[in-house]
Amino acid sequence: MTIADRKAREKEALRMLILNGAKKLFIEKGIEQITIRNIADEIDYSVGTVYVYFKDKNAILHDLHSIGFQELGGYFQELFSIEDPLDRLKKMGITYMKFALENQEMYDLMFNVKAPMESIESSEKEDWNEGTNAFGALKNTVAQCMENGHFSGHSLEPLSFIIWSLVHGMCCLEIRNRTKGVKFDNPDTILYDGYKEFLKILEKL
Amino acid sequence: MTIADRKAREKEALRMLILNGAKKLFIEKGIEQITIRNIADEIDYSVGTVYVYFKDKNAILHDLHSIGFQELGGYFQELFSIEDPLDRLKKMGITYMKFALENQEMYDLMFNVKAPMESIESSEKEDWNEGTNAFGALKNTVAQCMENGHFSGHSLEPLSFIIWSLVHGMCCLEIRNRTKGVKFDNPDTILYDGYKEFLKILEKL
DNA sequence: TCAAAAAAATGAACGTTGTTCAAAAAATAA
DNA sequence: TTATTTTTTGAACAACGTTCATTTTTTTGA
Repeated sequence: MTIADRKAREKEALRMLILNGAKKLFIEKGIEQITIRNIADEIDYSVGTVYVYFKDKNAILHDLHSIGFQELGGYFQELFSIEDPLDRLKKMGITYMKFALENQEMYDLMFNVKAPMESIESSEKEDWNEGTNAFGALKNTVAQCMENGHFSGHSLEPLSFIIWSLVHGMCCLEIRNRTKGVKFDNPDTILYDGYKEFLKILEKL
Repeated sequence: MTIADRKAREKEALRMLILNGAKKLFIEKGIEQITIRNIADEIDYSVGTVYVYFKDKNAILHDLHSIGFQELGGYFQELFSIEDPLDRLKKMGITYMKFALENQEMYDLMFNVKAPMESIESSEKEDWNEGTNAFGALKNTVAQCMENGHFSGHSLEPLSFIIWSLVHGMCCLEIRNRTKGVKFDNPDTILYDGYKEFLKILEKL
């Protein structure tokens, strides 16, 4: 019994060792440069061992993507103390963008890269719970805003969705190098200026 | 002289043959499945020949991405006849989304995939002219709206940017499988419902 | 304590990939 | 025709994800 317990702990430890090694390489060199051999080298195990613990590369990327959502949850902690839902909503966008820009590779993996979704499809897993929960947090805050009399004439879910889309779209264009190429008047602050414009619109709703 | 001319024409023809072959495979099987050997097989040439005409795979993807922008321009043709700029702006979003959803792989290549941007960086090319021009078309229409008295209190470029971001964000989430996973009330019409919500907001500005 | 059984870790091997480049084939020039 | 230039070729290379028979390590039972 205790041996089985220890074994289970060791398995879990090695599993995390692989994931942490993967994450380190991932952040240092980017998702494109990640290889199973690199990960194995990083943690001084053979490639075969990695495949004992993970079905394939997609499975590793899916678990890293889940870790990303935990980290996003950490960023969101500071929002809980904000009583007024509209204030919280405004701050939520800032926090979301902050996370995206400070953890570009992670954000990309969570919301852009196809691999984690393919891992969900090919397993017996239900839906994309990480995404559903994160969107739920946004939706709750928007719902509270509506209870307070804001956004009258609008529908909860579509409104929440386009708010998500707007912020995601900005992060996405930035991370995938579509803002650096376009000749903006103020290329360095276009995300910030854009979000300010969004806040102005929120005030009118 | 005439021989040199014919040779130049033949070179251009083979170049287009490669690009068209690439595009066919691209649309049929998706960007992930595209390989140089596949392209070469498709057009009955050897891999070596492909590398005579294109520096590397990124160069092929970049040229395909440019073709995508030409095709987007085709979709935008129908907008020119719309006199009222606000009507045109509203329709522009629909047209943009239509293009994105009917040409998902192409849209992905144009606005998400990193390869075409890497090709721009590694060449002596200036900026991302395709993107700058497309954004310019949006900006012009928004500017005309403002001339007609809409969007008072807002700034042209940030406002245009968040409109682009909003629509791009929706397309992006859809194409990268982030809408199918989330438990929406109406999963099948969330993009449509979202855009309707956006139009309601536009009316208030 | 020690042989047998079970579990864990290994790395060579397979089929792909993008890319290169000496050699072969074809077209042009003299 | 023969020499020269241009075009095309495909074998070869290093690196990739993945598999699995073999080896190493750990646990078991007397």
